[in-house]
Amino acid sequence: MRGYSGQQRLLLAADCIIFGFDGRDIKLLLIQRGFEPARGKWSLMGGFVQPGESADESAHRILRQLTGLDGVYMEQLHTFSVPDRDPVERTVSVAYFALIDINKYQQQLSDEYHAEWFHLKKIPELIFDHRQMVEMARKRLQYKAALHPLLFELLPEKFTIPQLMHLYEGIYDTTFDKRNFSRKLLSTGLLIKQDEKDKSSSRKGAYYYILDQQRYARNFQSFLHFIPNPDHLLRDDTGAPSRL
Amino acid sequence: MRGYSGQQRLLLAADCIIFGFDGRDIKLLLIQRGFEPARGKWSLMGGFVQPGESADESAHRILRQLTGLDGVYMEQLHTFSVPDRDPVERTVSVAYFALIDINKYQQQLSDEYHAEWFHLKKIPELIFDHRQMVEMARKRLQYKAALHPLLFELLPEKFTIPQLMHLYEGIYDTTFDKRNFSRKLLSTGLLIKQDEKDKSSSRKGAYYYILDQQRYARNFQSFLHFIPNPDHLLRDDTGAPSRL
DNA sequence: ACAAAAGTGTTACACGTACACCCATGG
DNA sequence: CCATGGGTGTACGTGTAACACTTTTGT
Repeated sequence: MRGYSGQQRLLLAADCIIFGFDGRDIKLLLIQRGFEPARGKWSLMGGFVQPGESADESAHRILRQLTGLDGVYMEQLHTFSVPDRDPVERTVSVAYFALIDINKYQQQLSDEYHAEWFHLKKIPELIFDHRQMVEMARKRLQYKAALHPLLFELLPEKFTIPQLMHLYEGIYDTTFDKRNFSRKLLSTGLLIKQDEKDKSSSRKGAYYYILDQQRYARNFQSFLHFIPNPDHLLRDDTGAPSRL
Repeated sequence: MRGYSGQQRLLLAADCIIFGFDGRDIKLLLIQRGFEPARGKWSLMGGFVQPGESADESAHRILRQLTGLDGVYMEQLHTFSVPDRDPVERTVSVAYFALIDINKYQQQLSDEYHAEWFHLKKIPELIFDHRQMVEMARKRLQYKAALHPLLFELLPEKFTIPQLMHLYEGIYDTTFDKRNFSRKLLSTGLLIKQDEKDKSSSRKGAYYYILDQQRYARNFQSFLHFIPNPDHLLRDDTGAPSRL
């Protein structure tokens, strides 16, 4: 048998929604599209799935092309397939979201891809349905981070509790009580206190912590309760159901 | 511009993992594949995405073809794209999971598609990577049902609390305390008690309830806690992250 | 000495869990 | 009358949320 007959073939792409945290704000890594159509417009980093490659592999390859990074946290988000989403030719996109330690991406910004970090509230106009992808990724991140210890992926090896709290506050655009936050966090047993302090943001200095990698790997799926009243903070979750 | 050059085109399919509940067990609707390759083997219901159609629309069309049903709860599960998953030709599959009221599917079973319901623990050998899809759907259903009022989709309009509890017990393969379960359930305010009783499974009879559709629609995203200690029951969740 | 951020403890309440008995009915 | 499944209430413990003061140190 040589192939299925009478069916349309189409292009498959992978697009990466790349989140980073600079110690103050959550940011998104965008590129300026280098080819037509829409050359020069802002876009997610993406590319076509190649023969011999799964979409997962494509996504990792694409992320590596832009950031030089391997072993990054990445998760399939959703597949976007409305027929005219790409005006040139029918292209279905499998979107992934990735969490990277922004410090590890000290690449030559504005190099080949003219990449830039954007504050989540200052996303420029994006091509095609990329804005919708970003929006879904943002919600998914909110959803998952409320339940699983995910956001460590955005932090450097050594980090402080106030840093982590700012990260959570950024994700949910709210503020938390530092005493309760700190207690819950430490009660997970995932953190190992260091002797060294980070003096960069206060006179007193905040203790550095590192992740207990063993427990992190084992407990990743367990439920946490960092976020008080997630009901009020979370709206849509992952793939919203459809009823056609 | 006439199309992107130098890229591989491939087939896109949608496959449906269809769950039903017969009042006792959770079941999966499978068909016997009617064309080569693997004609006659058990398979998920699926089909190719047509021109002018999104994958979501395909999935709903496919579900309608088999069951005659519209307006069914359906959610995109994951996209499967390893190059050789279909031996005939590269085909990427967007998998969906659907929850249907098994009573509404009184179609002519063993008709055109030779469809049959299978108990989740007695799934036959399936073609390609369909077993993996089913497994992921099962886990996703467990995950989501622990957090959101999802399983009502599997029940008829009128149902009893013991029925619902058996459903949850089937999903998690465990037993619950009926007093606590009932209390939590009713405290959501989602259920409206009827005067009528279901006498089919006990002498005393169990009261029928119906869903408060208004509140159901409004509260679908809110978090519930039907499941005690979800940590122990849930393992992998939705799309597991990859680190290549 | 003072400003700015880090760190820590207690209390009240809500929620979750465990648990046992009575009820209704058909046979 | 009795067996079967349905329905209900309470007590206890845990976990969560609210809340204020002390510590450190650079200027």
